[in-house]
Amino acid sequence: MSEGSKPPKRQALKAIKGTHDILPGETAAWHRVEGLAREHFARYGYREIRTPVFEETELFARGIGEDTDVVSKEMYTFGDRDGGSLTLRPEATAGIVRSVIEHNLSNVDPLLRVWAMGPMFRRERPQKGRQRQFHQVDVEAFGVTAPGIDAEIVEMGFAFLERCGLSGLELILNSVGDAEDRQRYAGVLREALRVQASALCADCQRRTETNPLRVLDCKVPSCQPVIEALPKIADHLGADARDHFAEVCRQLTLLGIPYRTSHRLVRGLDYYTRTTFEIVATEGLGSQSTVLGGGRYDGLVRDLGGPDLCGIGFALGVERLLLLAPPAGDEPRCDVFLMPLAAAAGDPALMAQKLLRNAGVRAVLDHGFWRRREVGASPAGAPSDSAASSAPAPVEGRSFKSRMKLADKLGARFVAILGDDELAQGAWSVRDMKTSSQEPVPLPALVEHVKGRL
RNA sequence: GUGGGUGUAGCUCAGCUGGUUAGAGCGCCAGGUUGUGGCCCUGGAGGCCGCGGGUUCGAAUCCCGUCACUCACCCCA
Repeated sequence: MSEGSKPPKRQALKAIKGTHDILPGETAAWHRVEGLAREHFARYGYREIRTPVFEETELFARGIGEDTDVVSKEMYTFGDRDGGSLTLRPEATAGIVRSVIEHNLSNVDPLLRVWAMGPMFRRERPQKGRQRQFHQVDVEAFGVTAPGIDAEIVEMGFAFLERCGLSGLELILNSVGDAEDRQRYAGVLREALRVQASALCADCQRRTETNPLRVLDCKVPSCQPVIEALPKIADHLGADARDHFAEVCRQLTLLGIPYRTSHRLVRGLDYYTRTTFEIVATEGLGSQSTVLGGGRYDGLVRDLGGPDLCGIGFALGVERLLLLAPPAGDEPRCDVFLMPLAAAAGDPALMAQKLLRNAGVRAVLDHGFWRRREVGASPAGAPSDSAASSAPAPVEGRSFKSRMKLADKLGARFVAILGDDELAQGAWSVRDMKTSSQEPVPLPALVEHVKGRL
């Protein structure tokens, strides 16, 4: 044995930083959320739309805003072979709006209401409730200027989270006004901030010039007194926007949805107008407390080259939702575990499996009866002299007892046994794993027997 | 991009101020007589103690570096 002959250790392959596998034991929780979304949004007349995960970079740059953090430093952008610039979507709305314009959907469907679900990509430093690939459920409604649609969307989102089993939620509302209001207020704010620049943190001093609204979001303690004393956007809204917001609030109250308003709720994407909202969890998400956020975007469709079509929507983070949702128990994977014991039982079991599946029964055939040709093929547990023997023993050649354990592990309700005795009798021994009772069932009657009992 | 924390078995973690063959629980495998799961008992497999260097007679343990993960800032779902 030469000392230096160790194989060079390779860097193990692993998922990209900030991405995660959703393992078989976890998918049940996702299915639950997805199923609830489908069902819940359908109640409100929303249909699913699916758009590509990548788009031309320009779409996001124009839609979300060049100066936003998302666009300026968080996008996964890459060159296409023909020289174009593509970007993995960092959020859903831009792509959906592009699709609406491209296919003229608002014309086809005056009540255009859609929802979507899928992965989004942002190159941020991962932490609790924040990943580089994460999933959002997204909802958009187009073409209704009335405040009622704002209330509907907010109520729909809130109710959805409740149906997912979340509690301890807080709904926060604000209005950032129409584009002109926002513009004007930003100017007012900038003036006020410049006067007090020395009292602000470095970030806020920068934001004073780049995006003064963001100062309102600052969490640095020393900035708080200044922020509290700043002029409020509520005092700078146009009459229409003010009335609109008041009506949204009135309807939510009428619907019994608890909320609070915050003049400091400023969303980070440039396209928002009038109503903005956020649902935060009071605990369980670390510092990432926002589960759902959204707002109205009355100028976006036009800005992206479409008709002057208003819109409103929200996005909710599925991973964050799952962090807050009660754990989902794992679902049983099998109704009937077919266990042929003799070689002659293999074919009947194979046929039975097919019939069961055709009848909608989840059937798993145990291959434990299969014998390899080699004599004395090393049974499970025997040490192998191969260095790389970390793979588990194959299921073939396991004991009867061990195979029963497999059936139990699968959560099988019934185990159908076919050995020499059963073959002679022409009947399965069907064990009900729940009651631990066992009875003979004639070969052709298996499907009927289990179907009647599931 | 900037800080803090943590890297030991598939998972969750012990391992005190350096001292023999590195441990537990869970999980996995096998047994507890013939063909019967869960509960219990017994046994077993499985670790370059993240990686590299240094100090030392001796390092999982101390020091430096590096990488990874994680939490937080920024920002957002």
